[in-house]
Amino acid sequence: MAKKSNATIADVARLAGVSTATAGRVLGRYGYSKEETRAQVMEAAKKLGYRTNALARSLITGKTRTIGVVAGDIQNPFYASILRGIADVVESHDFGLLIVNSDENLQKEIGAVNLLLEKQVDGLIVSPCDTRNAQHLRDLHADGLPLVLLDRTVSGLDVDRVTVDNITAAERGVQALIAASHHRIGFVGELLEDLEGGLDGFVKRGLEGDVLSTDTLYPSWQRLLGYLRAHRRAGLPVDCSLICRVGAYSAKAAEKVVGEFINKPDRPTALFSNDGTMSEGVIRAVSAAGLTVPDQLSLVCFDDLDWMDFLSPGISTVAQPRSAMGESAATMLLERINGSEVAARPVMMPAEFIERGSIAICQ
Amino acid sequence: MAKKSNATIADVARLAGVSTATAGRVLGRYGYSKEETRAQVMEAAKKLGYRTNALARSLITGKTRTIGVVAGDIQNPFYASILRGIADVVESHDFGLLIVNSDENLQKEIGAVNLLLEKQVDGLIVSPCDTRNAQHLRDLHADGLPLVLLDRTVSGLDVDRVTVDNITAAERGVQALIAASHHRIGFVGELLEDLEGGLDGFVKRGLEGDVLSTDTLYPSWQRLLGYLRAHRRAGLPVDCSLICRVGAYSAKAAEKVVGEFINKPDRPTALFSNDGTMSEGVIRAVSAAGLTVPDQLSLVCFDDLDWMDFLSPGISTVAQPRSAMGESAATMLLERINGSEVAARPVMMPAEFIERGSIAICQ
DNA sequence: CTGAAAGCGCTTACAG
DNA sequence: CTGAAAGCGCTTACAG
Repeated sequence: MAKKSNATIADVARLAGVSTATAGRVLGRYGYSKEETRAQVMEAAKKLGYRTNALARSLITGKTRTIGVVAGDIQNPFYASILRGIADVVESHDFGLLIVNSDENLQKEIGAVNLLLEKQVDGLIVSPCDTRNAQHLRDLHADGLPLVLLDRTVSGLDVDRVTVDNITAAERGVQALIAASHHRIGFVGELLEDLEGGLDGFVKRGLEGDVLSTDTLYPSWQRLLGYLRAHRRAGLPVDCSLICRVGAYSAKAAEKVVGEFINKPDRPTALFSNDGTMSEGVIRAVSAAGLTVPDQLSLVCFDDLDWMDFLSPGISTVAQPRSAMGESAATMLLERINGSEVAARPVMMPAEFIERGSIAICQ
Repeated sequence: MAKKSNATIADVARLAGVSTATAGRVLGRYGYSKEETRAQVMEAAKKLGYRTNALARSLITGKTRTIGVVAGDIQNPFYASILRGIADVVESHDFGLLIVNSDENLQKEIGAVNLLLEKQVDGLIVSPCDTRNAQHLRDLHADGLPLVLLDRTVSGLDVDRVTVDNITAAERGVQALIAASHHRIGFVGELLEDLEGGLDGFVKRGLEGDVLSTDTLYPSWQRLLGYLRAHRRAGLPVDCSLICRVGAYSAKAAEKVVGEFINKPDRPTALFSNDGTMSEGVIRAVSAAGLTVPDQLSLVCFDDLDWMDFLSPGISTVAQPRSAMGESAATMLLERINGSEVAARPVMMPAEFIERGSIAICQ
C-alpha cells in the first residue's frame, strides 16, 4: 500500500463512500465521526497513501505551524546553539522551522523577513542587525505578528526578547582579572557601530556612572560598559588606548588588530575578549606573538566555545546560555502564537563565569 | 504607507478598478498587462500594503519554492557548515529552507520527512541515519520527489548524493603517520553499526584487498578501511587491539574510551581520530593523560574544526569541504526541481590533508 | 453524526 | 491586453 502521495481528501472520500466533509473530519481530527466511518476513511486513506496537504489547510485556518528565524550566520557556534534550542522546542510542538541568514546585513534581513512573511509563518524570531533602523520589524509588530527579538533589541519596539546580561557578565570577567592584580587590561571587541560622542565620549560617560537606557546598545558596547564598570568599582582608571576596537566581526580582523595591539612595548598584562569569534583571533595573535598564557598574558573570553575547555591552559570565560536562549525565545513565540497577550517580556539571561587556567596573578 | 499586510489580490483589484485576474497578472508578474494598468495596480498594492500569499500560489502551482533538510544535529560544526552552504545557494534562488534535526534517530528522521512532505517542500536533502532501513526515502524517490543524500548513502536508492571520499582521505592521513615511522597507530572511531563478521571479520576482509561496494558503508567504517589500506600498502600488519571502537557518537564517550586506551602500557605511538567530535574527546583524553603532542603521541584528526589550527601544536588533519558539500547538494537539488532528469549523480568529494604540527618522527 | 455548499487567496485556461 | 469562471485541497458553518 501507500504509494503516490498525491491522493486528496476527495479521493479518499470517494473510496470510502463518504462526503469530503466527513473524510476531512476524520483525517483532520476535527468534528464528530462514527467509529465505523472513521475506520472506513482511515483504511481508504492508507490504501491511497493519503497525506495531508498543509498548504490547503493553512490557507483556510490562517495558521501554518511554521515559524521563521532570521539569524546572523547559522554556521557561527553562537547561532548554531541558539538554533538548536529553538529547533528543540519547535519540533516538540510539531512546528516547522524556516531559517535564513542575514549576515548582519540590513537589506538581507529585510529580504529574509519578507520571504518568511510571504510563506505565512505564524511568528518570527529575529536577531536584528540594526537596533535603530528597523521599521520593517516595527511594522511586523504593528500588524500583530508574533515576534521575538534575539540577542539584540530594537529601539521603540516593545516585544518579547531574550538577551544576555552583557554588562554584568563582562564586569564579572574583568573583575576576575582585576582580582588577580591586573591594572592594564586590554578590551577586545568589534565595537562596530558609531555611537554619538565616539569611543572616548562613551568611555567618559560610562565611567561617570551607569549609562541609562543600555537596552538598545549593541552587545559589544554593553560589554565594554561592563569593563568600565569593573574598573570604576575597583577605583581603577581606564586607559582608552587599551580598548581595542576591531571594527569588523571576523576572527581574521581581530587577529590582525590584536596582533599589533599586543606587540607594542606598553602592552596590557591581560586581555578581555568580548566574543567567541574575536577570541579565536585573539588566540591566534597571542600564539603568533609567542606569548604564553597565562604567564606572559592573562586572558578571559566571552561565550564558552568547545575548544576553550581543552585548549591548554583552559580558557576562563563568560559562558552564554545559548541553547536556553533559543529555547526561551521559541517558547515565548509559541505562547504568543497560541494567543497569549501578556505584556512584552524582556528576558535577560545571566551568563556564568567559568574559571579555568588562563588567569595568572600579575606581578 | 504599507500597513496591515492582509490585503488580498481582490482588494487590490477593487481599488485599482481592474479584475482580480489582471491584478494577479501584474502582481504575480505573469501574463500580459498594459504599462498603465500595471502602474495603477502597483499603486493600489502599495497603498494597501499588499503582500503575496505564497500558500495560495503554491496550492495552484504545485511548487512552494521551499526545500527541506534533515540533518543529524544543526549544532554540530560539520552540519552547521554544510547547512550554511545549502542556505547560500537556496537563498540566492529565493527559496525557503526548512530544517529539522534527526539526532541520527530513524523514528525522528521519518517524522521529520513527513512534516516536510506535508508542508509540500519541492525537494529534500537528507543525511540518512540508516543506510539500509530507509524505505521512507525509497518511497520518496519512487513518488518522484527530488531528493539528495548527504554524507551517507542508502542501499538500493540511486539518487543524487554528495559524500566524501573517506577511504582515500583516511588513507592519506594514516600514510602521513606511517611516513613518520609510526607502526603502532591507534584508530579512533565511533564504528556504531554492527557489521556482519564483526570488527575482526571486517579488518580481515579489508586487509585482503579492497572491499567491494563500500558505498553504503558508514563513514567511520569507510575511514577504517582507509586506515587498513594504508597499512596494507605499506606492508604493515594491523593490530586489531589498536582499533578503538567508541560505540557512541559523542565527545564524552570518546574521551572515556580513548582515556583507557592510551593509558595501557602498550599504547600506540600515534592516533588517527576519524571525526571532529571524536577528536574533541581525544584531545581531552590525551591532555588528561598528560601526554604531549606530538612528542609523546602523534595525532592526525579528521574534519578541520576551527580550533585545530590554533591549538598548539597545530593539529594535522583531513579537511572535509563542508560548505562545498552543502552547496553541491543544494545545487543538484535545485536542478532536479527545475526538471533535470540526468542520471543520478554520485558526487564524491575529495578531502584535503592539512599538515600542521601534530606529527613527530617515531623513534 | 453526516453532507452540500461556500470559500481561503491565488493562477489558469478560455473568450473577447 | 483584460475579465468571468473554474479550481488548487482543504475547513467551516449550516442544515438535516
